[in-house]
Amino acid sequence: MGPFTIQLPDDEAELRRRYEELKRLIHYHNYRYYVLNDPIISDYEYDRLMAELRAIEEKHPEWVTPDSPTQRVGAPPASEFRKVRHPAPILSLANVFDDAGLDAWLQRLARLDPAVLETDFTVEPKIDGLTVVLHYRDGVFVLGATRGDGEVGEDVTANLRTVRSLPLRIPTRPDGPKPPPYLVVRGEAYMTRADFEALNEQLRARGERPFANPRNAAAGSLRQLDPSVTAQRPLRLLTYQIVVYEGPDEPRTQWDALRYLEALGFPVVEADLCPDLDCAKRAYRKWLQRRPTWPYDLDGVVIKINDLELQRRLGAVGKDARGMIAYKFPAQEVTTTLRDIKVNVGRTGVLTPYAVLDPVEIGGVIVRKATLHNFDYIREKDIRIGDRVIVRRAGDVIPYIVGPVIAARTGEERIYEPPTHCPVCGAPVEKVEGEVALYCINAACPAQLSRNIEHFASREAMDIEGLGRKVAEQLVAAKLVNDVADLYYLKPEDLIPLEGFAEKKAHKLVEAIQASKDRPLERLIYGLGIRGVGAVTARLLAERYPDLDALRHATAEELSSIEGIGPVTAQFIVDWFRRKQHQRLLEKLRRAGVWPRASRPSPSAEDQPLAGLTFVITGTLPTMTREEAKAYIQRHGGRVTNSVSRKTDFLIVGANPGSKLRKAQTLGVPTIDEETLRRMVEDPGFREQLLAQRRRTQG
DNA sequence: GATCCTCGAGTTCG
DNA sequence: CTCGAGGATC
Repeated sequence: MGPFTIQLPDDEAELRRRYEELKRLIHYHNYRYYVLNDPIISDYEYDRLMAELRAIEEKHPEWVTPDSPTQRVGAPPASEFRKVRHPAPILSLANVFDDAGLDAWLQRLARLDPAVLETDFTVEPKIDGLTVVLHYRDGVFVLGATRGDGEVGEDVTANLRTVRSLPLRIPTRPDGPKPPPYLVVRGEAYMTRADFEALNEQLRARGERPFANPRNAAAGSLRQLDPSVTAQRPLRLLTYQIVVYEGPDEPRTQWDALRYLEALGFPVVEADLCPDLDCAKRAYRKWLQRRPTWPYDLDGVVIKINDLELQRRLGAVGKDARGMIAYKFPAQEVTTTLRDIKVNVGRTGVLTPYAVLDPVEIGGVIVRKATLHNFDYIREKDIRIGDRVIVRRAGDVIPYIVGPVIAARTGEERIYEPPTHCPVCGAPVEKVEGEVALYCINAACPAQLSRNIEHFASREAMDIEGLGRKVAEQLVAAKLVNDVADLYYLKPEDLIPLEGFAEKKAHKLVEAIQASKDRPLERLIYGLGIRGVGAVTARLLAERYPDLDALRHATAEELSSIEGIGPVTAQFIVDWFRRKQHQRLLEKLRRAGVWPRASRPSPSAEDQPLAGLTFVITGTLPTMTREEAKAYIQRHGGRVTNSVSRKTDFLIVGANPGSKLRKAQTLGVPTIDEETLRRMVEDPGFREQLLAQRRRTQG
């Protein structure tokens, strides 16, 4: 059995002793791994211990008890869940949505019992999962239930057993206190966003229906009739309340209760202890700030009267406990009505549908539009005009439509048909074989043209100040420009008839356009908007070809010999230059004096301080913008890319770093700050030292 | 042929 | 920021 050779002692008593020891050890290592995230043995050693335990249990099945680590999966599928009456009501919470509501709560309580003005508070994150109630007799997990209606829940013991961070026997830590004979703990079962995404990925791959959000996924997983299915689901647990404590030395405050649960080896929510409500409000804002990057969904914080006796005295209104309150975050997911589906035309002619919504507030901003990605997406999700739809905006993420609320259908909804003609120019629409996107085939489509001009003028390209989307659309609508070269022939008097343009603004724009004539070649190439050619590829081309004429005559074979350019991109480039329309465009640019020639890279590039090094930037740097930092690194011979990989040499970290920091840490990519970057450039000795250190740690 | 890496393109609100 | 696809590498 298994990849391990197991030697068991012959002596019966010795074997029994070893068996108990193994159970204890494995529970402890589970706790280190799943609760503390700090394992002290390797997975291999862990598997070995498990194998040894199984070997003993095979020999002595009569020794096996439900708290054995092997029993996390094992119970047969149930046909339905048994009902369980909770030993005490599992109360819900009243909500407040702002500081004023919170103050009002305390004032109400103060009238009932002035003692609340003397007490302190705990502030705990409110996890968006589902409540579970866990029963322990003499330290052994015997029963787990869902909340149900607060009086009666469902017995999901077998499923909860499969949750790795749930202690099957307490104390889990060797130095933990002895638990009372009977203990009931309240907690939250939940799923992290990353685990949820991975699970949905699996479900989709198997052709099963994915879950709408992590909470539904957690609930669906816990209510599986077959525990072996639950065992495959990445459920987690955090506890935050003692419901019943029968025994001596009962904790008297919420804070002590949390510390006690922690000592027993439960995963416990991270709480703050606050002397007053001002502190609680600060804690609320701390969690609000953490929320976007927190690994799992939070819907607010729970503020509790710390003194448990006082909490008990305050009692409940209906099903809401008086002595605690939920201070809710602005919702991240709401339902609204989808009024219409409209279509955008991109610079490359791609048609992208978006939803026009009844405006709703999500996460503190009003959302009116949401992208629908592509036409397949609308069909797959069966989104219809007039549907109630769930809109989600998590963190700083762009809002998107999760799906329709089928139950709210009235029959009035209309099925959406993808356009057969471009909504802007009316030209027929084309679907490229093997691609999802629909394209407008008209190269002269005004929407494509104005997006093209916008791109040409953008900061990364020709950097023309005052020429954004709106002005680009105006110029196209007034037929003042038919391609980007026409910009350079504009005179102030052409602009004055346009809405919003007077003498001064017209002059300024013309000046800004003229000033862009001497931008380097790579920016011009990028600005042309050749399919497949972004900033990086444009730079490669500008290094290889001295001007647009040379590039124009390049063959596909020649282009694809450049490192970083393959046959596909090479063909895109050749095709672009082959078009009559683009040849005329080039001629006009040349006549207007927009004809940069590549500045040959200095031959000493090899000796530059950052030669051969790749950097990634995350967060806000103290004295440089991201663009400046990028230019600074490139000026000194280094490369800057967007995503962290093993090939990244250094991650430059500023304030409020994003997910790249975590990626760098898992990959072992060294992180430095702006100051260190400057020293690397300015102080060769320091640089050598740093690089030598990096080589050593890479092993 | 498979896998990893990098680049391009599109996206929302204030 | 994220996804998809092109390109490089083994």
